[in-house]
Amino acid sequence: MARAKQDKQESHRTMQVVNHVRALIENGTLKPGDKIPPERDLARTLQISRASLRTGIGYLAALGVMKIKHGVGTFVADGPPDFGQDSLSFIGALHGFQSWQMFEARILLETGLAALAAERGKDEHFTLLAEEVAEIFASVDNPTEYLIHDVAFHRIIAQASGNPILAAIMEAIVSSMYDRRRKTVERSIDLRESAGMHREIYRAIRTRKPADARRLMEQHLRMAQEAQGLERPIGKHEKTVAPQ
Amino acid sequence: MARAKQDKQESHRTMQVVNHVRALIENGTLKPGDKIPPERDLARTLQISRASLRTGIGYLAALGVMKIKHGVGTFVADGPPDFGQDSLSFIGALHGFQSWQMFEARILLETGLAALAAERGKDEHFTLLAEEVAEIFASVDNPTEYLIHDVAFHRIIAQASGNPILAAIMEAIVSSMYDRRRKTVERSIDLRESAGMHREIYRAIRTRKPADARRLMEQHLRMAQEAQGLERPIGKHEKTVAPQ
DNA sequence: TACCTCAAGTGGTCAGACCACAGTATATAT
DNA sequence: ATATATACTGTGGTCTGACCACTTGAGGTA
Repeated sequence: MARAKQDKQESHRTMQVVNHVRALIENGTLKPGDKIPPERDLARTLQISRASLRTGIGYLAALGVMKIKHGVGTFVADGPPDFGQDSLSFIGALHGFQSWQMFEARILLETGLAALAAERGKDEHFTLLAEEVAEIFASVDNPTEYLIHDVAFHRIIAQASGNPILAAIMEAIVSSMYDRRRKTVERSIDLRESAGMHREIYRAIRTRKPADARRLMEQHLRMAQEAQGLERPIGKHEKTVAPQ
Repeated sequence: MARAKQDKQESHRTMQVVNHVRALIENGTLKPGDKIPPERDLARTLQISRASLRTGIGYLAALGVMKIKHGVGTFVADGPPDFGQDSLSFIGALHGFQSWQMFEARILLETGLAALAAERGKDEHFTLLAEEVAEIFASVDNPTEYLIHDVAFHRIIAQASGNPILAAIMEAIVSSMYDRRRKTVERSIDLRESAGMHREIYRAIRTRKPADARRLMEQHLRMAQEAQGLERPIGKHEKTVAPQ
């Protein structure tokens, strides 16, 4: 039974720091945006060397829990939940995740997100969505600009779903696909048609029709997928998701 | 437009190490399970101090890319993809993720996974699934044992889906819910009924009926959700997912 | 008032010593 | 000869204390 046992300690001191911070976060002492004490002070407080402390802080930074600013200080991450920038693309490269698999994951998540948004979205979300749709239509001749609003549109839907976990996961997947996507959009096809689909999705959400929202989102994404040639190969392999 | 700019460098040296390793992984020099050179050697190779090297290694370890074994060496992670152990539960605590949201994410993922498994599962998966179903039935009087096979069952379905990204995400979510779950199963209800549902799900997958598999899985999970009292509150708040 | 300089605060890096753990070789006892 | 105890080697873990690099803001200067 493979993962029965747990790796309890990633080396004593490091985990001591991690657990310390975790405790402070869980009991509410430390909240997003807060600044933690200077390394020298905190090290003295925890009775460990500054070097060890830094290892622990680095660990937390990698997880996206802490944000370090040279010459300024170290802070608890604020803003939207964030699995350390490229963690997904990193382990993706490691395990040979393939592009069509990424896209499949994205479709599964976003269709669900769209349905949830249709059920729970608030007026504020509808407003933002409408604005982005307008911007999208206004950018059909400017691929770079278009992509910005496209991303924003999907992000707002994730927000409107009321489920930050799913939103964060989607964010991670999308950002790990960003490089490739940008290229595609630049040599893109049919931004007008794509813009129309965004509007339809918006309408389905606004009128609270989860099933429609789901279906339209799936249709939209599958079309995008084809545009990038990332359909699932029938029985053979495909090149890995590796960037560049 | 919030996250326009990227934090390019998490301090020069650290990223130097991370990028070095990343390059080695992406060009195939380093593969899962491989051992990397001793810290002292590698530090000399990269022309940086051992302390800085260790910061980088620690970063990679946090991401789940490297596994460090005191007194033995440092290795590239093998086995199933793994977002550093508690990364999700950590940022969950930070952003106040709630249990029903976790469960909702799990349901969305696992229903999709079940459908995919029904479409693509191979005989080997069916065999393993059948074995676990048998074990599940054999454990209806032993909650602890039951949980083990329950987890295994769901994990095999994830495997059978053919999408390692989705499988890894599910794994992360489930493991971040583990503590709470174990308690529930121990004071549990109706393991026999639950066992029956597993069998039904298995049959739907085996006979390649994605829609049925999806529906049964959803039914199964919603029931488990209710058993834990984790339904989405109508309009109010609910206590955070904080452990203990 | 506008700009410049510089000092304080904070994270980043370095060097080298020593500690702790795991595995293996070797010595010793039976 | 076998088995147990011991020492050695390799590798990660920690410590100390000094110095470097970035940001900010106070205070001086034009």
